[in-house]
Amino acid sequence: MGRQEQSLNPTVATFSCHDCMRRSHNEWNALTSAETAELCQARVPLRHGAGAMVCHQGEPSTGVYCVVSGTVALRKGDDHGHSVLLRLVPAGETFGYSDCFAGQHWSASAETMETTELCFIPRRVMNRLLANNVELSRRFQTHLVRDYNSAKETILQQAWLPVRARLAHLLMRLKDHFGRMEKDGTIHVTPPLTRQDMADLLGTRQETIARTLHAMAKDGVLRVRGRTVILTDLRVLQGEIERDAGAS
Amino acid sequence: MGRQEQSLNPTVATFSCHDCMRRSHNEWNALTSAETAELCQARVPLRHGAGAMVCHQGEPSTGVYCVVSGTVALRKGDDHGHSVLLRLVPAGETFGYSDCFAGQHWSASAETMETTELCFIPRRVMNRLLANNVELSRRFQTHLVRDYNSAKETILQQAWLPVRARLAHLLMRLKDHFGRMEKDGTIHVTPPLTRQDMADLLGTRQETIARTLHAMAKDGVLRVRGRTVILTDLRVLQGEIERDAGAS
DNA sequence: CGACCGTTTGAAGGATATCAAGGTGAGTGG
DNA sequence: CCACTCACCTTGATATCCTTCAAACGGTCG
Repeated sequence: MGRQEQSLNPTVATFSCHDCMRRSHNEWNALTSAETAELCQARVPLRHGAGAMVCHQGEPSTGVYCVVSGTVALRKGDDHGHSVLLRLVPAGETFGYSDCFAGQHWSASAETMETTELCFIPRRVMNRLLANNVELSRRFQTHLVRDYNSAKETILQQAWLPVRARLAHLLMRLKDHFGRMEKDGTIHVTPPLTRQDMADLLGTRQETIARTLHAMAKDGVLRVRGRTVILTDLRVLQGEIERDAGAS
Repeated sequence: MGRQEQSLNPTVATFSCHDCMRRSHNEWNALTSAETAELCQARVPLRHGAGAMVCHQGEPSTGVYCVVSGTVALRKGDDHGHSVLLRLVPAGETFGYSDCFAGQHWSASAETMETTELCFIPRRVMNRLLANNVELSRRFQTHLVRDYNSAKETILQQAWLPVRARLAHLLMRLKDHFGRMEKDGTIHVTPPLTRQDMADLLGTRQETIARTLHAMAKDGVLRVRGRTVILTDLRVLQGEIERDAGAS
């Protein structure tokens, strides 16, 4: 369903939670040193190639995952082979807490978009840490609310914005994680996404993504070079978002 | 933006939390008798006419609301006058906890769809109750996860289902709260929704709702009588949802 | 009655999907 | 080293769903 389903067994990797550079920027830095040790001891470090399934929608949720490096996509499907990408999980972020909290099954599948290292934290450990550390609990709850609000925003956009504006919006977000400022001031955005992936993110088709991208290029909004999108002027891109907004 | 903006000041109503029939079926029955007394003393009971604004998107969230009778709709808008109905809140349900948890502004507006009684519970009280009652906290968290999953489901449906199937889906849910089984076995569904409201729920236009509804009537899926939709056979309606599913 | 809100219906146009074909580039095996 | 394959990308032609604009209808409440 994703790309060339690289179903290699994951390699067990070795990296420590104490040293994890990501930790200082995410929920886990609410942990005390002792708690970090407990986490480090209980978590299962993993390494996947690109296009690997980390967990499957519908199967019982047994814990959360923390992305150490690489990118994971959360994909939700229906009974008929259709699916959408709900969001990308960049390095440093944790996913799966909502399904873990509710103690239910995975509401989406997780697949790696590139070579990815991540840690699995079993529910039992998660619950113990949450029970003993109110701050950790509060942070994950906040993150959950943010995810929810973001989903609501998506619903609003899908209802009112045409593909072109949604794509502009997507590029605006992608540049933060996958953009690199060049010497000439342009921003080269190279996300690990196929046209199909972008289509799945925006609720449209791959052909439409290709067409829209090239239409925007013809209008001077950006340049396309293979999987890389070159942004020359963010204000012009922002204008694409505003443009389609004739009040009703 | 809703209906004829009935901006009457809300009347302060008088009903007790102890006697509230709704309480036994929602989160609040996790409270002890003493806690219920505290809630009852601190909450602000309100009564609104139809089409009244309970709270406004963007303004600071100062607490949660519990719907005692009637129906509330949560509407999210953008800067350009567009808006969608995210969900309906039927009697017995509480809303606003996600914004309250995060301590932020209202991510959506709430408007009454009919004459509605509700209670306002200030954040301060909410926080105290949550801090002292883990079960209450757990229940609201579960509810939040359910709302989030429901939003994700909506995104999937908007991406893949045509209006007709989404409408069938909506009717399927509406019948649970607003349907009445008649002697002849048919189900009369009369939700407090205009065509525009339904359109806002499905991310489409009112004309499309009217047309689709009548098209379904012509196909014998249902009957339309003003604002009432008469369902004769739920399996046929279910079939409408399945129909549009040619796997990709 | 007459104004108003909501609903219905028609006609036309547009955005996007669908179907189909060809192109490109990287990896693979002869 | 080249041909082959496979995934991904592009592009064109056409179809369709839905929107938009416009007009008329119906109930309801002053």
